[in-house]
Amino acid sequence: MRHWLMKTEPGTFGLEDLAAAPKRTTPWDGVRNYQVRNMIRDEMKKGDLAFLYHSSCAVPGIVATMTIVKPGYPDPTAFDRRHHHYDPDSDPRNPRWYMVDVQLQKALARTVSLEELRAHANRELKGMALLRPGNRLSITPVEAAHWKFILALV
DNA sequence: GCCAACGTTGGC
DNA sequence: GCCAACGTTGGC
Repeated sequence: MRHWLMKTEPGTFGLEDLAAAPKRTTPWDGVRNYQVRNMIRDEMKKGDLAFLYHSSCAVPGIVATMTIVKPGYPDPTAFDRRHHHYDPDSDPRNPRWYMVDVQLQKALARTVSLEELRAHANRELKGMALLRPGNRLSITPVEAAHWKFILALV
């Protein structure tokens, strides 16, 4: 089983929205980056766990854990002409973009802020992809030891 | 295949 | 709103 970190802007879709969704589950659509697409399509498995991370907000950080409940499958929003994430070059017979379904597992008792994570960047969280300079990937892998350490902070 | 221009991300 | 860091695009 692997661990991941998935970014979202709470102003668009955040923890509150996921908590209110049917079965506390949502398709993670709209990924339009090839590196992230490859992780979704090839590496994320049912039963994997992921941190829910809020970005572009007052206190960016980890707010919850989620379970991957459905592994990679084609993202239908790429084929929807009226959709914000429509991609005219994605052929339904050979889909370019993929998504997974995630289910809220547990909201953390508090936000583990980016600032707090950074405070451990040179020790316990050394090498964490999220903390690498210039990282902009919306989904990154998390080492098991890092996962465990972060949960123990709360 | 190079690389400049452009778009996006996301912290601040 | 600024801007650094990247990814993508497209002319050549």
